[in-house]
Amino acid sequence: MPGPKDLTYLGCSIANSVPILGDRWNILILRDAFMGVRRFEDFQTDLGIARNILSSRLDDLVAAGIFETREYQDNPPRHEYRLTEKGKDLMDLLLALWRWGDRWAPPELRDPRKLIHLDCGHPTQIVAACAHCGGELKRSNLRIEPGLEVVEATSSDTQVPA
Amino acid sequence: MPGPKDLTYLGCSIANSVPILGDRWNILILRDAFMGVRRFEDFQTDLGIARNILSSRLDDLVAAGIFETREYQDNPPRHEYRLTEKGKDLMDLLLALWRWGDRWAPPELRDPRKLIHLDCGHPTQIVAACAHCGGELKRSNLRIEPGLEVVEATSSDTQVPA
DNA sequence: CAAGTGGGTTGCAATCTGCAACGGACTCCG
DNA sequence: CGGAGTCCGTTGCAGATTGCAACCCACTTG
Repeated sequence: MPGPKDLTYLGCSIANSVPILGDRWNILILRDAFMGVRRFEDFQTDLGIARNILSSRLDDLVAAGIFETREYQDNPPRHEYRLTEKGKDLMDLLLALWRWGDRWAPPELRDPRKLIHLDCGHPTQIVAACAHCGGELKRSNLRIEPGLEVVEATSSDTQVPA
Repeated sequence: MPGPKDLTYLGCSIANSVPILGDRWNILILRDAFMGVRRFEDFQTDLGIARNILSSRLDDLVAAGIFETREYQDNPPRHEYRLTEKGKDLMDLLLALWRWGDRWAPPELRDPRKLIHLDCGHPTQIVAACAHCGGELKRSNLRIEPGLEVVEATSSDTQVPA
């Protein structure tokens, strides 16, 4: 039985989000949604996604509670897809994706657009901060409890069979 | 010619990262990598991923510069997959994914493990901060230049045909 | 020498993707 | 009024991708 596999056995919040967020089109659809796109036709022409796939992905996103549909016209019933709170909460993730892509992509592929932080007026990028103390979160100051360092202490770096 | 489509035409850093990061297995492999997993066999048994798929994904991640291989044994040549700087830089993204999954998943699916910020000693989650001023990044204080608000001004909320 | 470990590759069947065409229900325009 | 256009899908089909299991190779261990 090929086709996407059920991953709940992994018992991890990342694994739980993966069925929705580990999909190229869903990510791009969300990017568009954050840019203000809301209608089927607009997603389709902007992304160049096949209509059947778009239809299926939008259904998935609605089922996942990330989008909700809202009627904007009665006569031929038309609705648009809007981000729910759960969906809006994905912004951090999109920003992180943007920052990473921007930092590591070859210059000619970089997005010329800038992200402006209106509070300070400067172009910005996301930095991971601690929800408790506001300090930066780095590989070196994080631990997963119980056990397991997020980053290994590179203990085996010199492990050449002696 | 079905199969993944080239998305570079979208000219966006998110779109550029999507071929690699918009894949369920790649995300899970990275999660494991941040937990310290480095070897083929360990990824395979931990994730339950098919061996051919794992092989192909690891190759992709190496080609993308996220992993690098390092020999740890000569005789039957054996190597492990280690995160490069580019790979390590994905931590924010994984943390954002974790936070989102944790916040919105039904309680019984939540990951019981906690993330500890060693600098302050408290369990934490990621918060998006401005790289320039350190203030929190929210939908309401961001703009994409040129044009386009990240968040719509909900101008059409009351747009009932009059 | 048989079994085990580590890291893959190969084959096959079941899905999933992408494309293009078709559909329905209006609205707009000449 | 007829034809074109808009919006949102659904349906068919060929080709790609998955998942599974089996196989292979090169040691190492008992």
